[in-house]
Amino acid sequence: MERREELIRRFGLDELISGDLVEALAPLRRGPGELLIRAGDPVRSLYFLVEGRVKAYSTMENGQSVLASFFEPFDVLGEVELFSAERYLLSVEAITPALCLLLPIAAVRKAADRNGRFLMYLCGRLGEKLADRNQAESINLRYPVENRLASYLLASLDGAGELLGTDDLGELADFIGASYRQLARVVRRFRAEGILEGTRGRIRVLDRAKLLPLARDLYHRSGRAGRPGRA
Amino acid sequence: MERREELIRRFGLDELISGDLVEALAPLRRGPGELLIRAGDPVRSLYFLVEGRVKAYSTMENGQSVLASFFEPFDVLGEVELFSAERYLLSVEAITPALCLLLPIAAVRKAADRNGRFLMYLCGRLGEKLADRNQAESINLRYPVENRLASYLLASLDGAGELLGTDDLGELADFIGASYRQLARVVRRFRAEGILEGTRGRIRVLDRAKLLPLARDLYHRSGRAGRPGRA
DNA sequence: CCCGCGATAGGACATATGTCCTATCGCAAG
DNA sequence: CTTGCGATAGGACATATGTCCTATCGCGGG
Repeated sequence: MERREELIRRFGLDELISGDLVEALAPLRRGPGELLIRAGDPVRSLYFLVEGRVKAYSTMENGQSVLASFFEPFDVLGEVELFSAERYLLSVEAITPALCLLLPIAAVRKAADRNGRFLMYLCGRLGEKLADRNQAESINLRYPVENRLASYLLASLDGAGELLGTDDLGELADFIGASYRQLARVVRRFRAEGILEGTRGRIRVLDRAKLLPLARDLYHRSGRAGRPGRA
Repeated sequence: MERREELIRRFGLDELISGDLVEALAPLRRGPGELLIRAGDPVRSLYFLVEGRVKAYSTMENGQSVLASFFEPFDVLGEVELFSAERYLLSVEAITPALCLLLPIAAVRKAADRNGRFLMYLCGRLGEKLADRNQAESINLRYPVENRLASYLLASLDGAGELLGTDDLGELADFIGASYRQLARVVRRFRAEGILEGTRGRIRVLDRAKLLPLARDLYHRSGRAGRPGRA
């Protein structure tokens, strides 16, 4: 179990933020299914995600949950609302055991003029997320489910063939904005064509190459946010 | 025709950015249909939109244009790519005669530590835009065209009943991600029901109240960006 | 082993939607 | 006034999609 200081050094936070902000960093752990951020709570902190995978989502007026994004380390959470809202707009829930380092916004405001580099980093990360959102939306609004699924799969595969996001059909349908039924039809076809493996349940990619012609304007994973302290 | 200095004072730019950055501001005018930013060009400047209305769009691999947003003063353009990309990702085109004040990114980087307030403002604006995007997408992905149209109309109406975005059916279909044909069906119905006026061509809202029950989780206009210099 | 129950998939049907084509409108030029 | 042409709308048809229900699977407990 890594200590706070080691995490700070590993992710270069000591080079990204001024010393007083480093002092203000506080760890927060959550288990799978537990909330890190609850939509509606007052905006108090910025979260640096240093361990685990999490998902961000909102809830619509009809109670339906709307998955916005999946994140893994190193990334920032709660930065959307940091200087633009009084309450968090999205909830963030741990998928796997998660560890964050929390930075109080009051401290950020006070030390703004000593943290130009950090604020530029935040702007950059927000810009990347906005660009990703634009890109994903342009696909999801214009292409049928098979293309959306193919794009999502290609964008989400890590080196080991695991999916960064979700491999659960229900969640995936929610994420790409389709019904479970329609997604199931496409998945069935992909399985029959040897693109996905198995016959039932969670998704696993079998033949990545067959996805390429189906994917349109690939989702860009703007890479992991990288080691912010090492520009 | 307002002078540069008057515009700077009017929008409080002198209170938002340090004096050296104020000195670096350069005006840029464009007529309707002319590009302010071309996707693919190197990221050189941040644009403050102080006059006119503009639209931002990308082009997909199939050549189709994808409208991302409409903007009016006071707002910033090109901030998405500012610290996250080398080339502009979206083109920005004037809808009406437009005037911007340009701020070179090199100057911003150099003066970052004297401009904490400005960088926080940028983060805030990016956060608002990202939140808007999330919101709009959650609707457009889950509701049929009639709800999308109603939401768009409500979010885009200004005090005088004009639409901030577009009143052109073709552009609107593109923006909400539907075919012209399907949009035309819905528009025809809205006209028959007295929600929209006229029988043909550009859209004009007749009965705002009838739109309310059709709109779902209204698009949030995060307000105009406001007068950044006056916090 | 058997049973029950939740998770998952597939059937049946209706409708929203897009493609492609034809019809109509409105404006400008002769 | 008439004609031509681009802009706009509507018809016909196919299909992608969602809703709702039934069937099947797999796991855990008795």
